Amino acid sequence: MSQDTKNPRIYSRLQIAAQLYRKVADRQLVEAAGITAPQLGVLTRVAAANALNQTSLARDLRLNDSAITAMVRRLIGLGMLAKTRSQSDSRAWVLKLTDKGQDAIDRATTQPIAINQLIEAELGAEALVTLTEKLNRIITLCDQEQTVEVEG
Amino acid sequence: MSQDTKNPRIYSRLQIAAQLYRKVADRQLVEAAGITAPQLGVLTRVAAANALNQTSLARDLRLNDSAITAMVRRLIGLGMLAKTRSQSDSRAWVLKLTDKGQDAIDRATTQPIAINQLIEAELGAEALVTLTEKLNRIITLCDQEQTVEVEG
DNA sequence: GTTGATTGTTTCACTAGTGAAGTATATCTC
DNA sequence: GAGATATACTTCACTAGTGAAACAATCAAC
Repeated sequence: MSQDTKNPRIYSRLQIAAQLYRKVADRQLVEAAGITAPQLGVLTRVAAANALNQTSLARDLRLNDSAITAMVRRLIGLGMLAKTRSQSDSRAWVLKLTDKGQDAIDRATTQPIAINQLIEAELGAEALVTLTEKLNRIITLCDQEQTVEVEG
Repeated sequence: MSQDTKNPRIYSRLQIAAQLYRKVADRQLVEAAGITAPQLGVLTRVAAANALNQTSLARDLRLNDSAITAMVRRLIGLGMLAKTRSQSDSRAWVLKLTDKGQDAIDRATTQPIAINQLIEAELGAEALVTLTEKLNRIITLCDQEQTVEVEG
């Protein structure tokens, strides 16, 4: 009963909200900075670290190594990112922002992204905090469920 | 400031939670019923309606027409779904479950999907309701933002 | 009853993710 | 220091979504 009604709803609400939010954010970000939201995520992470390799980036963003390979390829294609072999470990790459990449971050942070502001304003600070907490709880539970499966 | 810290966090938390939840749910559903979570969404919608075409399905699931085309093709390939030309409108297809498709739904609803139960139990009924409300608010805001853009 | 707009579907090129398998370099251990 | 193991990354085949452009059938209007 609860299987049929309550829970699929929360799953699908989550998927729909995430998908829609990303769609709108993407559109506004592409307009403002010429990059998508996931791409901005990569660029800001690279900007924050001093000499990041792809594996650490993957861990930070909770993505697959192969997702990073593809993501980095696209960003290099856009001229936003550059990679050079690490001197300490010749398997690894060191990722660096290009000027164009830095520029994209600047534009994305300078110009307000309307949908972010709208959601922040409409939900309010408290609701945002409790929402984030619940999302984190879901993330933790999924992590547990994954490690249980692997061990079992 | 809030642009830099609070809001990207809620966006990315939402994306990570949705992605992870789907990953875990997919794995458990494939195990239990041989289909993924989005596929189950399609099948249950088809099961609930009496004579569904793809455009209505797309609207119901808030997806693109082309996403449905691909989804239906995959489900037909799996032998879960069948489509026949509508008699009233020869552009449209009428989607129907196969026995195998019905079976997949049965297995998915009979066997409890662990991650759904876990999240439901751990968050509690109240939290689930408020979470759903907030997700709905985000969905509404994104919808507004989209129609504003189209009109402006 | 043709003409024009709308609707249902498909195709194409794209982003973004997963997982498994492979390659090359590092690192540990003996 | 040679061999086994671990690590960094890539490739491949896949799911799942977007948006734009095309096509055919339907519907409205005149």
